[in-house]
Amino acid sequence: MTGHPIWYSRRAERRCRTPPMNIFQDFTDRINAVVRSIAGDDASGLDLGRAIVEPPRDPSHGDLASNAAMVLSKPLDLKPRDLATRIAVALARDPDVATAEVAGPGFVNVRLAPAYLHKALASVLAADVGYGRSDIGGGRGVNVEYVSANPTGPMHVGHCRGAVFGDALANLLAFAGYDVTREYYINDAGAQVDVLARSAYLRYQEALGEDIGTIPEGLYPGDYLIPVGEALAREHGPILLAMPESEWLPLVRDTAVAMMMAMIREDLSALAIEHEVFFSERSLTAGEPSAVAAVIAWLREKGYIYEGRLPPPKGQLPEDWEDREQTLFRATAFGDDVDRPLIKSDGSYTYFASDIAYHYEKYRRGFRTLIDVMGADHGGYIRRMQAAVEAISEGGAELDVKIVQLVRLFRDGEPVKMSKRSGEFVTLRDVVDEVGVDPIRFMMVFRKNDAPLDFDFRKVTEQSRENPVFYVQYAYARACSIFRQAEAELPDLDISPEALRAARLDRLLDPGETTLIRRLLEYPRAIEAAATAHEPHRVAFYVHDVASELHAHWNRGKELPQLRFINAGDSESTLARLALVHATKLVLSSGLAILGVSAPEEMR
RNA sequence: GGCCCCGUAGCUCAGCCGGAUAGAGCAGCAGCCUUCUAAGCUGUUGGUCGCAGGUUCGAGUCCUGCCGGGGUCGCCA
Repeated sequence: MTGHPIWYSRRAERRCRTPPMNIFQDFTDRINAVVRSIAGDDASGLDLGRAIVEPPRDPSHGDLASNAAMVLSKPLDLKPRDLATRIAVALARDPDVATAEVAGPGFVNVRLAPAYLHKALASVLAADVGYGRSDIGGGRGVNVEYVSANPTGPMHVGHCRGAVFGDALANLLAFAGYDVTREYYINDAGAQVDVLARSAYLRYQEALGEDIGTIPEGLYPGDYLIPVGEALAREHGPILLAMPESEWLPLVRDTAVAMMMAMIREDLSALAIEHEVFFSERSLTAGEPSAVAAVIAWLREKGYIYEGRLPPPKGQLPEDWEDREQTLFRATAFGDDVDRPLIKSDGSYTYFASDIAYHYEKYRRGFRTLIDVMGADHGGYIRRMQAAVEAISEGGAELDVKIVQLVRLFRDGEPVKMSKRSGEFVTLRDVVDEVGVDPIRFMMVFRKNDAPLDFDFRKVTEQSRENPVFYVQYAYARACSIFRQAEAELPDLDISPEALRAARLDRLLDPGETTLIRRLLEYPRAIEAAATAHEPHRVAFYVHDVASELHAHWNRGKELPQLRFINAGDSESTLARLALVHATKLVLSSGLAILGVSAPEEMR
C-alpha cells in the first residue's frame, strides 16, 4: 500500500517554511539585479518577466543559460551580444560562478562553481522532506474534480486514468503551495440512476424469492446488484412490492446509489485515492428554488439566457430531431460555437444546466481555479463549460478541463478484448488485483494526458529496465541498499541524518556525482513547471531521469572502484557520497509520493 | 460538413507557456559488468519535427490553409 507522504496533511502544509533553494530562480534574481544596474534610470520600465534561466539543452554549454540579453536588449537600446557581454562580465565576478560566457545570438551560459553546487546540495539536505515544495500556489484554493463515474456499478479500467491523473495533479498542486480540494461529482440525477433503481428492484424481488428469469434488455445485469436487492429486502420487507413505481423508485434509487458509491469508494481506496468532497447532482435540483433554478434565473437577468431555436446539427441528423423553441444559454457570447440548451423537452434540466449550477457552487465556495478531469469523449463539452464558468463568475474564475485519452489494454502485446454488451468489462479492481497499485499509478501518468496510452499487464510487472515503474523504484531500493551495505561494512561510521548534513560535500567532484547533483537541483523547477502546466506526467519523467542518473553512476563504480559510494579507506568521501545518495532518496520518494507510487526499501 | 485532440528516429514517446547543432528508451550495431542487490552501464547508427505558407533576430513550439488518424456534433451523463 502506498504510505501517506509526510506533506500530505493540512497541518504539515501550514508548518512549511521558506521554500528551499531553487538555483534557477536564484540566478534569475542575480541576473535581473545585474540588468537593473546596467539599465540605471531606465530600470523601472523594464519587463523582466520574459527573461528566464534554464538548463541548457546541451550540457556542454554549462549549467545555466539565460536569454535575458536577447529579451531585454531592445528596450535598453543595446545589441543583444553587447548586453550579454556586460551581464557575463558581471556574473563572472560572482564567486559562485566558475565561468560566464556569451554564446550564439546572445545567450549567457553559466558554469557554476563546485562550491555553489555543494552549498545547494546542503540546502537540499537541510530542507529534508520539504525539498521541492513551492509556494507558487500562495495558498490559493484549487478545486480538482476527477473520477465522477456514474454510480451505477463498479469502476472499470476506463475510469482508471482520469482517477490517477486527477489524484496526482491534486498532490502536485498541494506540493506547489495550493490549497487543494479533491472532489467527486455524483451523477445521481439522470435517467441512468433510474435504470439502476429498476435493476435493483428486480434483485429485490429476487431476494424475496421471486423468479425474475433473465434480466431484461436495458437493465443492468451485473451480480453486484444482488446485495442491493438483499439489503432492500432486509430494510423494507415486502412492502415495496405493493407500491407503484413512482413510490418505490426514489427509495430504491437512494439505497442503490448509496451502495454503489460505497463500492466505488472502496475501488478508489484500492488505488489510494480519497476525495474530500462528494457532491450530489440531485441536490442541485432539490429545494425551492433549486440551485439550478436560481442560477438560471440569475443568468437570465444578466441576459445570457433566451428562448430560441437552434439550427439543426450538420451532418447526420438525429432521427427524432424536431425544430422547437427552447431555453438556451448564450454560450456563443463566450466563444462557443453554438448556444446550448438547458431544459429538455420533458421539462427537466439538461446535464449541462445542472453542471452550471454545480460550477457556480464551486465558485461560491471561493474557488477561482477549477479543474475538471474528463474522458476523451467529453472534448466537445469543454467550450460550453468554460463559457458557463466565465458567465457565472463574471470572468473571475478559470476552468481548466483536462482530457485524458483512452487506455488500450494488452497482455503480452495482444489486445485485451472487452465487450460492453456482454458485460465483459475489466473492472478496476481486477487490474489492481493483478498488477498492484504502483504499476497502474505510475504508468497512467507516464504519458501526456492527451495522448492515448498502451497498458500491458505483463510488461508493467516485469523486472527490467524497459519497465519504467521498476526502473525508478529500483533506483530508490538501490539507494537504500547502499545504506544497508554501509552499515554492514563500516559499522563505526556515523551515517545519521545529522552526520550526513555535516558531511564534507566538497569531496563530491566526480562528473558523475556533480551531474547527479545538478539533476537533483532541478527538482523545484520541475515541480513548479509541472504544477503551472497542470501536467503531473512531468514529475514521472523527472524521477525517471533521476533514477537513470543514479543507476549510471552506480555502474561506473563497477569499473572504477574508486567511484563507488562506499570506500572503506576514505570515510570522508564515503560520508559525502552517502549524503548525495540520501538527497537522491529524498527527491525520489518525494516525486513518487506525488504520483502516489510507493518507494520500496528493497525489491523482491 | 462544424468543432476539439493527435501527427517528432524503424517502434513507443519526451521536448519545460519561441531559443543554440531537436532528445530518451526499445530495436540494431560495438564493447563492458559475475557486483556497494543480478534484473544493468558505455559508445554508436538513425529524423526535410505530416505538407505548404506566414509572424519573428530566432518556430517542433505561435497564426492560416491543406493531408492523415481519433473523438464529438439539441432533449446521454
